[in-house]
Amino acid sequence: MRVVAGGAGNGGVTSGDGTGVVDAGAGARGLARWVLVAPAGAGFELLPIDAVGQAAGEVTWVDDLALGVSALEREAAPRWVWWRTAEVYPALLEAGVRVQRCHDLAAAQNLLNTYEGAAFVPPQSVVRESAGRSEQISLFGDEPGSSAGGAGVVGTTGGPDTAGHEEEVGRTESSGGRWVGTDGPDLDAPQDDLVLGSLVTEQTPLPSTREAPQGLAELQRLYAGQVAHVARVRRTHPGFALLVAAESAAGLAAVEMGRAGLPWSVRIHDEVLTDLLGPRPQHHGRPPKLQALAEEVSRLLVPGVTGPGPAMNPDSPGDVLKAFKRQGVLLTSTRAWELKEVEHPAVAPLLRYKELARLHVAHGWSWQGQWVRNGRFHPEYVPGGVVTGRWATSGGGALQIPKVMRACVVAEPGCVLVAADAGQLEPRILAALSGDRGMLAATADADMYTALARQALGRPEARNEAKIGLLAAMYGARANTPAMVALRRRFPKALELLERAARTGEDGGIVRSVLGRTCPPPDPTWQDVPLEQALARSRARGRFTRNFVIQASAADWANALVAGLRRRLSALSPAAELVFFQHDEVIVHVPAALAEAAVQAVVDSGAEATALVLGDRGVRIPLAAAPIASYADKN
DNA sequence: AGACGTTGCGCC
DNA sequence: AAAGGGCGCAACGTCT
Repeated sequence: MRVVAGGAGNGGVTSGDGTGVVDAGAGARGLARWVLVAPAGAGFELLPIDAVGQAAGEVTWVDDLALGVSALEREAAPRWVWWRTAEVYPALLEAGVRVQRCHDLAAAQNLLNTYEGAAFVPPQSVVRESAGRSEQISLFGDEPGSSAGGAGVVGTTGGPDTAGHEEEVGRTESSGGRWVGTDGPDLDAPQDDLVLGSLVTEQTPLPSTREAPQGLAELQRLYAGQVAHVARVRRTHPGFALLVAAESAAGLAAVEMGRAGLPWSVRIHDEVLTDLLGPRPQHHGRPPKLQALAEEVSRLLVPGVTGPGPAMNPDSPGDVLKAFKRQGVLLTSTRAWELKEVEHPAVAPLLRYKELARLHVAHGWSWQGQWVRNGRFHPEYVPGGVVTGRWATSGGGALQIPKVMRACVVAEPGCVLVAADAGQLEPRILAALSGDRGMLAATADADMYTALARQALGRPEARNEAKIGLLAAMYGARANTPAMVALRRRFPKALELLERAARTGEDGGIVRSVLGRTCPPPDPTWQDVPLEQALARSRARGRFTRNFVIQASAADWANALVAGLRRRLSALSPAAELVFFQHDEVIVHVPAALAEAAVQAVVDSGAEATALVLGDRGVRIPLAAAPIASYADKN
């Protein structure tokens, strides 16, 4: 182990004990609440900094980051400031080092850039594209040195009454339930200022996130710029610091979850597959039951042809369309819902074939071989991979596990799964965003749709109409069903928020989530097309912005949930693992003795997320959590 | 042969 | 009954 000072003339480094423990200098010991990490040579430079990014100690160099981080984490548990969690953290976990909190510079910059009107840059695109085309201009330039005062990004010094909510997300147990830095919004005030944005463009070029800034000084400058920038944004969007902190926490949780993996029984998986598809084929090719269905479809659709093998390929939409056409059935596509309209003996086996074929190719034996190791499914999560702030995955399709495969997710011996989801999250978010009193009252109900049906339609049994109507309104359907009309009459503020968001988008404007995540602006040339196309694009953008305010705010809430949950589980036991997250649901894997504590951790985290993100606005977001042996037992 | 776009369906 | 938001993935089909 070799440790050298990174800066001229500074000592403050000791490693003579062979543990690699780095003494960051007397000035920093116990006081370093933020530590900047920068690659340097074959190792890393560490620099204690203060809340606004100024050096608060001496630079040290370590050749083994895990050892250096481990020491300081034990000593001070600082907020680690680094370029990209996905690049740094896996090696730390590999060495057995967990950190409590961090500030992901790349993620923060992405949030700031989109806030200012930049295009969306998926977090993983750097790794994948940096070697290839370089269409992106590097905009990394001078970040304004001017400080708008106050600490923005990670400090507890942001204001006398805020106590830095990001700190609460990252660490503390309290949940204030107040909006950061301001009074809570008046329930009766229009919320447009929160969700309908106008671009207040930065004076200087925005730093690109396509390439990592090189060196400690550049990273330090970037961080200081972000602190100042966030402080400015918080004047109009007080939740923005929480957004940044929750995004960073989500990044830690994502790496931890990918590493931990979702308990996955290969035995049950084989059983399910064999049951549905027949025995695994020796080589590639269709399993027996799939092959039989293919041949049956073929016989029924191409009657003249005999002999071995199907006369048409049911995987080929072209083949299917042609075959139906010869049978006198005209289709515009081979989508399941369109096929269901058709009366023909081949339809039923074809639909069954499509269903099973999908399971085989997407979650079959080859999927198992690629993604399941030692009884755990290890996907790669990408927080913020979706423009709305939802997580994406870059492999394994963890967010699209078919329901029939949930039986494969079982607790390991002596353990249980604690599975929880926020039922009807999006309509509850709508109620909170709009401040619609009637809709807020409906969130008190465990089944919100029944409450809506009772209030708007006068018939609780019209639950499904109310549900479809509200979902359609949130997704942008143009059909004005009677249920939608009734909902608009009974919950005018809620529906009005959606319609305003849609109009803003149609006009080329931008909208934001409750915490300030901002949708990208349209391409500047988006309307330079024939009128009819321009109209279609305008409507499409209206649907997008209409949905964005809901989906992105729900993602804000979910990230706060994950942030709080990983903190609580970490305090509970190293054996309490967050093993799955999907938009509005989580699964925790714990020793059975900790089941109740884990349930409590989930419930508390949900309550905290609601308080932090949505404030004290009378919205209820129930989070049903229960210990189960198998994911199939959920609900 | 490989890149790319389309189709269709899994999840929320 | 059949229209609306966000994704990832694999196979097909076409282009290069």
